[in-house]
This record gives sequence, C-alpha cells and structure tokens, in this order.
Amino acid sequence: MKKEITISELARIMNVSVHQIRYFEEKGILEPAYTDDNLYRMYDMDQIYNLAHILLLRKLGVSVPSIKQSFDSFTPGQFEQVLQHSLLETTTQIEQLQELQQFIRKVLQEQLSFVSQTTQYQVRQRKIIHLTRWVEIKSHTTLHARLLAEQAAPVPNLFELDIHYLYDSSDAITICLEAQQSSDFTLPAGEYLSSDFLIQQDHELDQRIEQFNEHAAVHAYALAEEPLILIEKSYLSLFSHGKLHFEILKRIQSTDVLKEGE
DNA sequence: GTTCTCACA
DNA sequence: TGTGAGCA
Repeated sequence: MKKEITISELARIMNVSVHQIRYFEEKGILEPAYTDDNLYRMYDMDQIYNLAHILLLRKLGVSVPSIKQSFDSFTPGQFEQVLQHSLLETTTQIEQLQELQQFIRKVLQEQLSFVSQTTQYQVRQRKIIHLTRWVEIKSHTTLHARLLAEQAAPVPNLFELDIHYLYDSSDAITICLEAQQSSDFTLPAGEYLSSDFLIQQDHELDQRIEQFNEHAAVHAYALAEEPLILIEKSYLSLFSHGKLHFEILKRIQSTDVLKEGE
C-alpha cells in the first residue's frame, strides 16, 4: 500500500469534488506529488496542506488567479490588499441583496394589497414620483415589439418596472419609466383617485379609462388638470395568469400643492 | 476508478 | 468557478 493517495481519496478527506481538484491543477495552484504509471494523480501531506490553504483563501473570497499570484510571489502587503478587496466585494454583495430584499417586500406588499382590495375605486395618498420619457405612441395604438426594438436607448429590466402611460389632452400617449431624480415629468405627492384592475385584452383598457372618467364625473372629484396616468405593473401580472395588471391614477386638486414642472 | 474534453450555468 | 456527461 502506497503512502500517497488518489484524487478521490483526497477529495473525500478535504470535502471537495474530484473535478475541483483537477480544476485547481489546471489553474496552476495545486500539483500532485507525482503521476503514477497508470497516469493517476497521487497526493501526499504537502498537497493536503496546500489544498487547505487554497480552500481557506477561496472561503475568504480570494479568486483563483489571485491565489496563484499570492503563491508565486507572496508579500504580506499584497495579501492585505487581496483581503481588503474581497472585504469590499462582500459589502457590495450585501447591499445588492438588501436591495433585492426591498424589492421582494414591495412585490409582496403590492400583491397582498391587491388581493385584499374590495373596492375598485379609492382615494390614495401617494409620494412624489419622477418620470423619464421613454417612448411616445398614438392613442388607440398599442406597443409592439418592433417599436421597442427600435428605441435608441435599451431599457434595463423592463420586467421589474412600473410602466407609466401619460394620457394628456393631445393624441399621443407618453410612456415613461420611474427615475431617481427630477426628470421629464413629476407627479406631485398628494391624493390621487385610483383604480386597480386586470385586463385580458387591449381594448378593455380604453373602456376602463372611460369608466374611470365617468366615475370621477359622477362623484364630482376635483381632478387636477394633469395627464391621466395609467400604470402597468408588469411584475404583478406574474400572479394573475396572463392577465395584465394596471392602475389608473389622477391627482385630486388641492389648493395647497404648487404645480410643478412649469 | 481515473483521465480528458466539451458544453454549460 | 466550477459541474455534468461521455469516452477511453
């Protein structure tokens, strides 16, 4: 019985895959003690220590190329730099995960509030929203793939955004996306008449908008002279089997709010 | 059981 | 940065 061990034995005692050991070899950070006549890689204590170091550094977030560098020419200063870098990396990862957590909460909350909602029309208090103009289309037409493809600026992550359709008095509908800072349009904070609904076919949309306007007239809401806003909640449509989730909004006039963007 | 290579996430 | 499959 040889004192050296095969790759699968090394893999077993170090809790890694055979593949992974060969991968480390390919990347030049772990050589076998020798190769046997049958071309099997054989490993001894040196390799066990070596692999232990590699796994530790991987756990600390150090990349394989950096591990190679640190093995080739190792100075304590470089080591600190490498570890500082992976510390920074984990910090940004935590931030990204927190953003994801927030987004999941938002989707969950909106989904719950839609499910529990009984009345179709309600008055809602809304925070200020900034919008950036994205595409303009004529009324009574629909967005099609070609139109999107021809836009100069590619739109990031359409699936997770609320898409805002602004219906002003003209014949055009302006399609906008949420912006971080003040941009092309601003929807002031305040009270909005709101209606949530699902639709299956495009023509239902125009009906809904008509109904909304009628409802507002019948109940004599003092609506602001601002565009009607239709919001497509693309991510909520996930929960409604091919139906699309929309909200119609129009701000209710209040005397103490200054009109913005003029 | 192991090697090598290719495709894939 | 690995994994899985197929082959010899």
